[in-house]
Amino acid sequence: MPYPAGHRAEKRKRIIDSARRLFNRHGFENVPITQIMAGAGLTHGGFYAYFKSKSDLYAEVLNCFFTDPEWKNCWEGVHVDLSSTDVGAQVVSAYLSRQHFEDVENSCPMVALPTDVARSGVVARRAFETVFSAMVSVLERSLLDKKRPCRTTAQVIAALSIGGMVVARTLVDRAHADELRSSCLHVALELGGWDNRISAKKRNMD
Amino acid sequence: MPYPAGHRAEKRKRIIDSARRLFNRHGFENVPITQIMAGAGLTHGGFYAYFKSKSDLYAEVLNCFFTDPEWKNCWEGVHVDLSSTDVGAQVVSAYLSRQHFEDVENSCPMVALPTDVARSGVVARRAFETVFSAMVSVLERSLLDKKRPCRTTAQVIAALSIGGMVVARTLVDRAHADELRSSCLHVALELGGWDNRISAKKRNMD
DNA sequence: TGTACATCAGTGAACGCGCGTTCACTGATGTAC
DNA sequence: TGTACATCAGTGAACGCGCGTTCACTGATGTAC
Repeated sequence: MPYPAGHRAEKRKRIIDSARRLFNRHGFENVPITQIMAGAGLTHGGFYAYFKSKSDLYAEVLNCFFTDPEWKNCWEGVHVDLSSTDVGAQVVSAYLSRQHFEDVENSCPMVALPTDVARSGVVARRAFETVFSAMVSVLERSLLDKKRPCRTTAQVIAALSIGGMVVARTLVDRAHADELRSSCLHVALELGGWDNRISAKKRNMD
Repeated sequence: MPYPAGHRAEKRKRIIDSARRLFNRHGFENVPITQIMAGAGLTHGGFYAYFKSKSDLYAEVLNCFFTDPEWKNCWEGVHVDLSSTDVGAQVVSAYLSRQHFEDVENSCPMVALPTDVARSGVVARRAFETVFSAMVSVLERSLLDKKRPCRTTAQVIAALSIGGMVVARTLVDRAHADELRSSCLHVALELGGWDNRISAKKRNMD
């Protein structure tokens, strides 16, 4: 074996990382293989030694990102402690943060690519569905407001976080985008009962 | 003038309609001009007699759809009476309806193309922003629940409606998608105070 | 330690196809007489 | 009413480019001796 073990795996990871960043920025269809490989420090010819075809790479990127235990990839520097009691509040805050808003390359693909995924094959869509479900579960377990069925509330908070970011990223007016993020965050925290203990308790009583 | 007045305008409208349907289904980049023109009953060569370039067509389609007074285009058959007192409830119900979920071709572009628009030029993004603002205004004016600043609540309901549909359309499991739509609709109506008069009154009192 | 070798990661030229765009031409239309 | 004509909507061949994919080859690496 002429090359050290792990050499191949590491290059493969580099290609996937490069693809992820480029897909997040330009969508699935608008990124040439040459560019993906260049981002990994390689030339286009080598691509097919790693992947069967370009469309194979889509699902690979999604699966890789989604199964990666380090969710911190999502929002670099915004660490979420999954064992904390108010994970929900942390997840929502990180999701709707300015950092996540600005860092398109390292964005959560659910925000950067939902319509691309919707148009893709079942494999990509299933990957998306898995993460969405995971996000809902995490939120559901940490809900403080039990006014509604927890699963319902959790689904709404997830959809609101994703939708708020998707819309905010299309707006031209930066202040408008900030206002929208802030509104979504405010109400999401309120829906989860994480806004503050007083209002949470009050709501639980009626 | 060899052709009747309005002939050109009508053909132009046909091209835009064809483009809108195809864009909604496949995104901006994945639709060849040949296909757009075929959808309008023409051949590709004639395109440039109507539009300066393909990218010119994007903004045109968005603007055309968005400025069209007949919002019923959005959800064919789902009529919203803008003069009614509970417009908000009607808009949200129509937006999150099964009909809108299924009819991708005639979908609201805010649901079918938000990430495509986010990657586009300022013209397309401004068109999106205008409609989003319009939607927020309509919702805001018909809010019954004044617990929060109305604009905040209206923004959240809009983001939730769009986000809920965007995510629902990517899910593979149909029942899961239905559940999500239902959750979003339920909470959106609740946030607006349109769920029922009793709970609306109750919430206004505290 | 040094040299020859087998392996395979990576290169870049080449192919074919599809698409955006152009343009010379066709033919349908309303008008003038 | 009928015919010649000017106008211009629409056609389809052609061009050039970019991209996905293939493949013969190069050269870097660890191993055997």
